[in-house]
Amino acid sequence: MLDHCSKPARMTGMAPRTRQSERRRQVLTRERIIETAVELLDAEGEDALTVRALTSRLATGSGAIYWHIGNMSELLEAATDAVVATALDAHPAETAGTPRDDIRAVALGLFDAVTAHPWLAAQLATQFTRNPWGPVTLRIFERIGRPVRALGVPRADWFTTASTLVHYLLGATTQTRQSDDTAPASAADRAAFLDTASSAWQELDPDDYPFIRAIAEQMRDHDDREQFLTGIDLVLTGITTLHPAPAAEPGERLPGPE
Amino acid sequence: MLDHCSKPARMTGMAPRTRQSERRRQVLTRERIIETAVELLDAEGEDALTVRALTSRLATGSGAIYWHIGNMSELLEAATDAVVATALDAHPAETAGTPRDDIRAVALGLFDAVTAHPWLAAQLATQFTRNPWGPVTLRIFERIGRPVRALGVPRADWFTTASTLVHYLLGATTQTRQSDDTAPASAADRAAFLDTASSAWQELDPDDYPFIRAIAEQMRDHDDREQFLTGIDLVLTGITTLHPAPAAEPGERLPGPE
DNA sequence: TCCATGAATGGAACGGTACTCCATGTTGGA
DNA sequence: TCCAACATGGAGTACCGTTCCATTCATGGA
Repeated sequence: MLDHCSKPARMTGMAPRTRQSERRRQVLTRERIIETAVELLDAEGEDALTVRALTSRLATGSGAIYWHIGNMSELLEAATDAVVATALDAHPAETAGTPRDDIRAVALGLFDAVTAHPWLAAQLATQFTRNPWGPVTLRIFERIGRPVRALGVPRADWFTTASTLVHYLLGATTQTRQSDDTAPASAADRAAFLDTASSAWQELDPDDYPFIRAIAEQMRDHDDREQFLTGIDLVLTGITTLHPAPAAEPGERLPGPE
Repeated sequence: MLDHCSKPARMTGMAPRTRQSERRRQVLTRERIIETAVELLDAEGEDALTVRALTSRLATGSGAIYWHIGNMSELLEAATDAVVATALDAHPAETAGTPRDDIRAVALGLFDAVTAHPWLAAQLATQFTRNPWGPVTLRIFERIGRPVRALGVPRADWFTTASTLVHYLLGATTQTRQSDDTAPASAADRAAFLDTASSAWQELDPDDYPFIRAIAEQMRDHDDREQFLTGIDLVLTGITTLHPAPAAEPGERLPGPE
């Protein structure tokens, strides 16, 4: 069975466009569709991304869209990947900081992207479960893996250690609360939401939910971003405790690049 | 605005059924609908859960269904909650083990549930992002919180510490790979999948993905469940390092219950 | 005993979705 | 100049969640 694209849809990520320059102003490209999809998602939320909305914005028909993108899931994956790539590139590769700083930078980049694009959290979660080793995961994994290596983790533990970090990262970013699918979530909204939730928690059954009741107060005035970083530090502490920094390993190269 | 149920749909979780015994054999109840939904999801996958499929299995009409459940999302949330509740109850509350063992038990309970119900991973992820403090999250949080407390973590850090664990937990369980939406994912399938992925990784661009290429081999023969536990241990190590077990704190009660 | 009431039901109909199919337009190379 | 392949726009299909409503049925009051 050939599971390669039997349809002329472009291979994901590759641009087969040899050199046919522009055959016309305003050609419909895969890139332009993805770009429009992101705009639509940002402006009007997840439910607004429909084929009809795209045809309208791009002044074309559904056939033209499908000639470029295969199906809706693929478009969503591409949009997610594009936004994640931008977020990760915001903090370049190795910016002279310590590995810890580097990991924190990646984490905050993702966190801020989720905040800036309310639809991203749900999409990250979906991509991650539906296609655990798709381009999005791979990108994040690679970006997290390098500082993990630089941290001095022994080679045999690279995969497991990086996985743990990525799992925490995605778990934490995908829970980051957006007041609504469209709307930048004002501080007031957030405070009101936390207040309501906290109060509701304090009225839970003490037998069923003693712990939740006990932390209701802490939850009311916690800061998502701060807590996110604390979690990262906790995981990093676990890593450096299990794998103390090698002062100078005899057989192994130093933790620098390569 | 009254956002209470203006429709006669039952309050979530509550059973208002006073004592009208059975008015007929085979009444249609919210519970029976949820149960059927889980069966449908288990047997035929996520896409098979449609109102029409439900009406067919339950030999009824869509109106009857909607009289009980409000809408499709609510049904999915209820189904998820039901399965998670069962999974968490499998390993009872405090079974005399150490807090670490208790946390591991909860984690494995979730892990196994995701394996047994291929649709669960995606639903957990969705519930978690769409409704971060819904019943599902609350349940897991409570169940994780108690051993965290027993671990000797200072009260001020309960919320943050439990959050970190839950975030890792959900990140890890939601990535757990299912070969397909329906099918228990045989060991052979899994091996083949890992093999394919590992090979694909080794052919990535060395400039773009050096780390991924370096761990491709480890990924080929890793064990999801084992790695999952290793991650838990890593986080637990972070917790106990940051909060060393209190031999005997003066002002604070001992870490036992309450 | 009978009936009026309202909870509960089954199904037709509505508006929307992703996606397919195809007749047509456009373009670069021979 | 012509043609084959690329590219397009829109009509049509099948299915979805949800609403609406006429009908059934158990039950409490007369």
